Amino acid sequence: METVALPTRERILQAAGKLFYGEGIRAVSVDAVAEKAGVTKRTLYYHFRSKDELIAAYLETRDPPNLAWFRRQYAEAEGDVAARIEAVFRALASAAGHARWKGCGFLRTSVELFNMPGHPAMRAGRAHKTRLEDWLCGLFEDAGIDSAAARDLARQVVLLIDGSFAVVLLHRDPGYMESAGRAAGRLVRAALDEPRRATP
Amino acid sequence: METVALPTRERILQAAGKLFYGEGIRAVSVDAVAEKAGVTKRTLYYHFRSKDELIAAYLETRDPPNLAWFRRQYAEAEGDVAARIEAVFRALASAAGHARWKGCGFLRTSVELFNMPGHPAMRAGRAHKTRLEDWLCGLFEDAGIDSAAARDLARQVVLLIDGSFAVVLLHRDPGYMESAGRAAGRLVRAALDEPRRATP
DNA sequence: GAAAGTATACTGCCTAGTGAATATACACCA
DNA sequence: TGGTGTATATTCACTAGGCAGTATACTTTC
Repeated sequence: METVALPTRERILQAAGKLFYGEGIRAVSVDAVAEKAGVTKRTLYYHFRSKDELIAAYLETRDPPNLAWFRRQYAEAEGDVAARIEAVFRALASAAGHARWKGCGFLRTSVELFNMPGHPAMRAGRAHKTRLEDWLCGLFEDAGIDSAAARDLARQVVLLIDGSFAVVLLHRDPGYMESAGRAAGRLVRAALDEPRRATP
Repeated sequence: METVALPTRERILQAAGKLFYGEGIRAVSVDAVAEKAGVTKRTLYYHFRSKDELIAAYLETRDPPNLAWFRRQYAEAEGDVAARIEAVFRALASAAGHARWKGCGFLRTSVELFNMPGHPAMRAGRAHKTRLEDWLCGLFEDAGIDSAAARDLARQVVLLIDGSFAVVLLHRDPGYMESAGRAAGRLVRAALDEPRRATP
């Protein structure tokens, strides 16, 4: 399981990722990260200037695989855009059912640091969510929805996704994600139907 | 401004509320709350057994006024259920525009304590969100939507509300709440139209 | 021998929570 | 009226431990 050959920096980052995601930014001390990485604290501070820098690096590491997960769920689903979006929510619900699932690391970090809007981790969080929104927006435009409506719809789907993360983290009931999926499917279908009325 | 006559316990609770909401649970020390309340830490510990108890008490205090705020926005709006729900989101957007707005205290606290599901503050958070959902559900049932659909719809609106809280706290752009309001309005209207098809 | 990387041991500060003593208020009784 | 007991409410000074971050010295590798 433990790939011993990993360079120190990566090992620290991996340990930080597991602990920060599993227990929260503020709840995890630098000492704990160093210990989990099998490294002394001084070594950690050789590779990262501060805890804040480590937090930001952790989030930046997580951005590409997270987006790839969404893209994969969408690509592997079948049917039209609406059906595929619904499938993404179903995949989300399934993931949320696992014990190790602890919501969205970006969202949770942004809540822990909400009073520091300039914090690099906040920037990373915003960038990630924006990329997700832009990807959805592109999807909807490709399906023939006009630019402004596609943007609005992408935002609504993001709201449902992030709402799911927050609500399911609180209630621990993935059923909310099914509700969110139905809502998203309905909204996408409504948007798909609209241009047909407008251009007969 | 400062009502000096307030009993000590209430003064502590008020100070805790301002600080916890404004800066976050973990970021605020018991000392800070005591100082803001004009009381020694030992006095605070006379009235509250622990910081955790104080946090829970703070959330329980906020539950009734918060629900009342939603009810008021809904009652003061005009039009059918869908239009009133949209008005609530508009009110939310307006509130989120103010500098002191820091998202939803219940949601933020639940994120800070997400790994302690049995924490009294978590229970208070769940109870609050459930009450909000039940209120919405009742509204939809009164409008003639059947019980199961009303429940699903209430959950979807809650998801949009909480999604708004999370996303706007991150991006600091209340425009997302307008998007959420449009989505909610659309979903409510669709649900209102459905029984007419089913019972002609 | 120089640079990169790691280890030990430490500083200074902040944190939640406590021990022991004191002040106030009010009830009961002579 | 005055004294005494008891519960409530408050203070000052303290403990014990966790935290981020650092000074310094050692080791490895090229």
